[in-house]
Amino acid sequence: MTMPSAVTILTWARLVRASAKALNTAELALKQAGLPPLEWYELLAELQHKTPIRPRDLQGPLHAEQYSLSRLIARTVRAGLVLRRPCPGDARGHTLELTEAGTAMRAAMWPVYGAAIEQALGTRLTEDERLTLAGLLQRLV
Amino acid sequence: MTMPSAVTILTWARLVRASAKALNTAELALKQAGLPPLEWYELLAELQHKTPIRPRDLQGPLHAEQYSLSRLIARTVRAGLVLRRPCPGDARGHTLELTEAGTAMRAAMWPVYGAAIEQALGTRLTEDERLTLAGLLQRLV
DNA sequence: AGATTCTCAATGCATCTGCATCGACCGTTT
DNA sequence: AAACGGTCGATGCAGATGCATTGAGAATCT
Repeated sequence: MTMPSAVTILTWARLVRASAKALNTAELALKQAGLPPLEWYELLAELQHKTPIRPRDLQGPLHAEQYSLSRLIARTVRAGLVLRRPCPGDARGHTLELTEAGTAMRAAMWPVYGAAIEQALGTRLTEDERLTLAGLLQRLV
Repeated sequence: MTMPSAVTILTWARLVRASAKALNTAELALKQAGLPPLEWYELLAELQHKTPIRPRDLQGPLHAEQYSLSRLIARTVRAGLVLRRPCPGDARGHTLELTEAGTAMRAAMWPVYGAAIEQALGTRLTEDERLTLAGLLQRLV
């Protein structure tokens, strides 16, 4: 395996830095607004438009490990945002859905999250540049 | 604050995904080679070319919190890779330097880390594209 | 000098994470 | 039906993290 060029290393460093900074901005904004962390939002959002859904079907979309997801769900259930129901036809599992409070929480989080995204990306690049960036990034996945 | 456009949101998602995948690849490669995690490499590398150095002067370059860095250093010291010495002229602090084993560990990690970088970026984009990407990412920092 | 304020680095505590494993249940095979 | 391997989701444990605070020492002020 040939070792990376200087440009490749520079790009690597910037990729790591940029995404860390972007994520940090968003997490901080949520925290300062007294709201739960980003991963809660992703879960609530997923539950919102595919509902009811089983935990194992969330692993892919949320890119989360099984145990990680299990505990994330437990936290949101404890917070009253998510409801666990027995799963019809499979007594091992259960299905998840949002509570009223869960829907409200997602709604409350979006303005803060969205503003952070806008601040991180929207105000720093033109629409064309974002399109170019998105195209290049996709090639990395 | 205006909410992000669809392209902005897409770009955000891809940025987060791409960097998570890239970092994951590297961490996994190191783990599978029986080597310490990425952050150890960053510390060892920093120590290699600015030495001796004090912990607080590493916070910036490593983008680490004070307590986080303090514990990272403690781990590498325990592993015999880093040496703490009393700091001349400031009895509160100490200076850090690499041990022989530390230098060797950095050397052992680079091929694995470098290969992961090359695999994540080098084989997926042309040099021109990497340059474009690096340019766009810099604007986010 | 003495008092006050600031900086450096470590740490107690609660929470979170990764790994391995568990118990429960499903589906298939014989 | 009994046995077996596979899947679902939770959890014990060890280690890592974030937050707030500490103790020691430096710097500044009066």
